[in-house]
Amino acid sequence: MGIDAQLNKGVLEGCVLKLLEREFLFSGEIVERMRANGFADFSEGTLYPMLLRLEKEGCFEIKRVPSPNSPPKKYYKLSAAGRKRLEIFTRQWRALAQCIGNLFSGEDGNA
Amino acid sequence: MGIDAQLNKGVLEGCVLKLLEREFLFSGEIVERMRANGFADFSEGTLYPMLLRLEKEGCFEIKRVPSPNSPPKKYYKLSAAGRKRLEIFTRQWRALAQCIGNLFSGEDGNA
DNA sequence: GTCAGTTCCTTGCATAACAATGAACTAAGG
DNA sequence: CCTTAGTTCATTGTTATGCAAGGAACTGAC
Repeated sequence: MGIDAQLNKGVLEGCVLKLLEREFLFSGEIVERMRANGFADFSEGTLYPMLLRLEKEGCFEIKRVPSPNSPPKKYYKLSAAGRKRLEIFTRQWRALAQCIGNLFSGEDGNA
Repeated sequence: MGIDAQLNKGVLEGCVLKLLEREFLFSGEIVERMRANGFADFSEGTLYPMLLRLEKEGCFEIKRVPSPNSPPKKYYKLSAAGRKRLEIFTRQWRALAQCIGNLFSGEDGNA
């Protein structure tokens, strides 16, 4: 099996999933949290397609809340499917981090 | 600045650069080492475009060695530019790993 | 009804990962 | 000399993420 190569690209998705594990958040809050956590350039152009993709796969519980100065805000939180996906990401990330850790600290990749 | 988003895709490249830091290796050996290090599905279809890309950017010192049963083997090892690129990757990887580490262990991303 | 502010969404481009395929070089056998 | 087999090198095309840019929709103020 090895590392799912898709993981190489899916890091941002994994982090967003993590943010929505226990809390309802809407887009503005997600962007804010991501930036505060070191993903300084994280943008809505990345977020919205991601949210729609995950929504289509049933990863969210969604709540629409009227807003005083805008269209209703769309709040997201993980569903059971979403938690499963987060779990898979977490496993994959640990595996990847270990592979790279091995390669970079010590034996230079010799078997 | 934050994390270079390109890093999300460039993990395999970083690992290949690491393998070639101090040693001349040709394609077959690179694939073998990558697989032995946990990237079990690593393939030549990924490797060759990567090597050509990096070669164009001057990241390699290259040695061609005749082979008894094939076209001459092409051995790669990092040039000064290659080592610089590896260094950048290493920094970026550490930053990314720390961001994710923060997010996943403990405070759930609250600021 | 128009305007400003905020939120939501779509479109299009760049690039890495990867499968699939083919070209090039050598040695061996007919 | 031609073909075949084995190995290495390279190209093409598809898919998916990241992201910039731009647009649509809803609300309150004037």
